[in-house]
Amino acid sequence: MGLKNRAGEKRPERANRMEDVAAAAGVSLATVSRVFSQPELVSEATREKVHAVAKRMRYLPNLLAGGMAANQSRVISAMVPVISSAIFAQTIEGLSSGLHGTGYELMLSQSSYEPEQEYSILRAFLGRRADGIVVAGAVRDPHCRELLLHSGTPVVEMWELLEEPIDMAVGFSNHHAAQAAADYLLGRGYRNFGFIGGTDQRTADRQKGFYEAVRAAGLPAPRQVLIHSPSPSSFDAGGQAMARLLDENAGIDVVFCTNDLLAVGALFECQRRGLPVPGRVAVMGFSDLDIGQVSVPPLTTVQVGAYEIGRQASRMLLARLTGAPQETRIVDTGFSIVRRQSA
Amino acid sequence: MGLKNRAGEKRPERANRMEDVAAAAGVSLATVSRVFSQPELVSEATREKVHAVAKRMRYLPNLLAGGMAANQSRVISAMVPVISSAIFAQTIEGLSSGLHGTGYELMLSQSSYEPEQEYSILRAFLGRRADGIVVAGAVRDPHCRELLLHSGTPVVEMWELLEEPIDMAVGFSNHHAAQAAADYLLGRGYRNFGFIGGTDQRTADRQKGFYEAVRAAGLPAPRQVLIHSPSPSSFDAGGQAMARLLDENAGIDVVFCTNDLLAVGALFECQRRGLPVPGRVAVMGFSDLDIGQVSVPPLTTVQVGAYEIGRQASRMLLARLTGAPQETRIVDTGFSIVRRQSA
DNA sequence: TTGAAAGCGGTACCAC
DNA sequence: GTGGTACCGCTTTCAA
Repeated sequence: MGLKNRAGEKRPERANRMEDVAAAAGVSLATVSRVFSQPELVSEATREKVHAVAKRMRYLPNLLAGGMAANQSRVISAMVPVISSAIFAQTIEGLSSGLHGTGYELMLSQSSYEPEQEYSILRAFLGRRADGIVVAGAVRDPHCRELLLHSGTPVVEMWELLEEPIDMAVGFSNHHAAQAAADYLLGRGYRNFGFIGGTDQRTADRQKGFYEAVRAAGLPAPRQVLIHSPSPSSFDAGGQAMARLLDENAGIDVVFCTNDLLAVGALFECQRRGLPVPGRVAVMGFSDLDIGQVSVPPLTTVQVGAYEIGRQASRMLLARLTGAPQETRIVDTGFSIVRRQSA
Repeated sequence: MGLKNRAGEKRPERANRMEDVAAAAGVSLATVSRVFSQPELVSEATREKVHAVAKRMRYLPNLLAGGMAANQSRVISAMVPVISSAIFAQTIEGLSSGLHGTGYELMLSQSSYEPEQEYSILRAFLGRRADGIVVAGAVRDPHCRELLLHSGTPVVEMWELLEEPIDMAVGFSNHHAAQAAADYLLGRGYRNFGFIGGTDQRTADRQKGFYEAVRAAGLPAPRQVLIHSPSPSSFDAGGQAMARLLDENAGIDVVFCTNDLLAVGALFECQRRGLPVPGRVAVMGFSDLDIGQVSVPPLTTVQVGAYEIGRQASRMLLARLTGAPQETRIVDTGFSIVRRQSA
C-alpha cells in the first residue's frame, strides 16, 4: 500500500486557531496563548488539558500572527553575493547552526554582486520585519546604508573589519591577512610574484596588503591577472588566470590567489602543464576551504574561519535581541597562515 | 568624513504605518493600501501623492501584516541535509534564482541528516505559514509525511523520482542513473569494480542500480567502501575510502563514487600514490560539480542538474501558487553521462 | 490562575 | 475612484 500521499486527502476547510482550541478545552483564548508562550503562568492541570486538546486538533500556532502581535518576526535575514560559492556557503552554514534551536529562522537572498539588487533585497528584508540582518561584506552603497541605519534593525556586516560599521561587524583585516601571506612567501625565499584576484572590495583590500608587503621588501610589483567576472571565485577562472600568468611571465616563482578556489584551479593548470608545485612555481591560496586540505599538493593558504564568521554573527545578533549586556560591536576573528606544501 | 554609522543616530519612536501615510496624504487607509497592492484601481493623481508622502515618511509596508490579512506569507521554505555541500548549495542557488523578482523570499534550514530535526524544522516552517515547502530528498518519516500531508501546503520533494510524492516531486532516477554509469563503464571495458558511497537513501538507490548492472553483465559485485558518517560527501572521505580500496584490492581497475566530491578525493589519493588515472585505475563520479570539469584528469561523471532541480522546484511551486493550469506533479529532470578523461 | 478586550498593521468586501 | 470597516490570529495589559 506504500506511503500516503495527497491523492484522496480531504483537507479541513480552515486550520484550527487558538480560539478553536480554547473552546474545545473550555478555557479562554488568553489561557491557550499563555500555555504556549508563558506556560509557567498556567496551572499544570490546565496546561495539560490544553496541550492534549491542541494535539488532538493538530493545532499549530501561527507564528506570523504571534510575531505581529508581539512585534517580532523571529527571522534573521542574510544577504550574500552568491550562495553556491564554497566560501559563503560555509558562512551561511555557520549562521544556520548558530540559529538552530533558538526559535529564529534564517531567510536568505543573493545579490549576485549587483548593487541595485542589494537595495531591493534589503527593502524586502525590512518589509518582512526581520529581527536582524546580516550581510556578507560591508554595505558601502549610501542608499543601502541609509536604509539600514534608519530602520533600527540590528545589522551585522561580515568578512571585513570595519571601523565604522552600520551597527556591528565581524571579520578580519583583509589587508593584514594578505600582507601576512606576502611576508610568509618572502620568508620562504620567493621573489618573483604573480597575483590572481578579482575586483570586488575585499579582494582589492587583499591586493593592497599583498602589494604593500612586496614593495616594502624592495621588490617589483607582482605580475597580476584580475578576474573581471562578477564572481571572482571559480576553479576555472583560476586555471585560466594561471595559464596567462605562466604564458606571459617566464620567471614567476610563486603565485598568490585571493581565494582557494582560484588557487586550486591554478594548481590544476600547473599539473596540466607538468610543472611541479612548488618546485617550479609555488601557489598560495586564501580562505582555507576543504579542498585545499586534500589537493595534491595540499594548499598553503590563509585561514580565515568562514564558518566561524557566520556563527559569530548569529551570536552577536542573538545577544542583541535578548538584550545581553555589554556586547562587543566589532569582532575580529583573525586569520592565520596555514603552511602546507604548495608554497 | 567617512560613512555614517549608527552612533549618534536618533531613531523615531515607531515606524510609520499605513494609517500615518493616509493621514498625511489626506486619503483613507484603504486608498493607501490600494496604491501599493492594486495601483490600477487608484487615480494617477492620488497614486502620485501617496507615493510622494510615503517616500518622505520612509514608509515601508509591513509585509507580515499584509500577509496575515491576505492569508499568505510569500515565503518558500527549504530544508536540506547540509547547506555547505556543493551539491545542495547549487540546488539552493537554483531555488533562490527562481524566486528572484517574484516577491517570494526563501527560508532555509538544514537537518544534518537527522530525522528528529526534520520534524521540528517542518513544524517551524508550517508554524510560519510558508506558502510552499521544498525538501531535498524524499520525506520518508511517516510523522513528517503526515504533517505535511495534512497541512495542505504545497510541497516539492527534490532529488528523487518519486512515484508517490506527498504533493510534487522533481528529480531523476538515482537507480537508473547509476545503472547507466555502470553500463558506460562496462562499455569502456572495465571489469573489476570498486564502489565508494554513503548510506543515505539516495546513495543506496544509486548503489542498487549500479550493482544490478554489474551483476547483469555477469560480473562479481564491486568491492565497496561505505562511508557511515552522516554526511556522505567530502573530499577527505573520498580519499580515505580510495586508500582502503586500493590497499585491500589489488586488481581493481575502476572505482565509481556516488558523488563528485568523493570522486575528486579519490582522484587526489591516486595522485598521491602516483597511480595514473585512468591508466592504472579509472574513477567516475556522480553529480557533475564544477570541480570535476577542471580536475586533472577531468572527471567522467553523471550530470544530474543540481541547479536545475532547484530552479524547477521553484517553478512548480510558483505555478501552483499562482493557480496556473494543468501543472505536472512529477518532473523528471533526467541525467546524462558526461565522458571526460578519468574513466 | 484566568478572562475580557484592545491592539499589531494591513486586506478586501461593500457602499457610495 | 474612494472610504468605512470587519476581519486575519495572536499577545498582552488590566481586572476579576
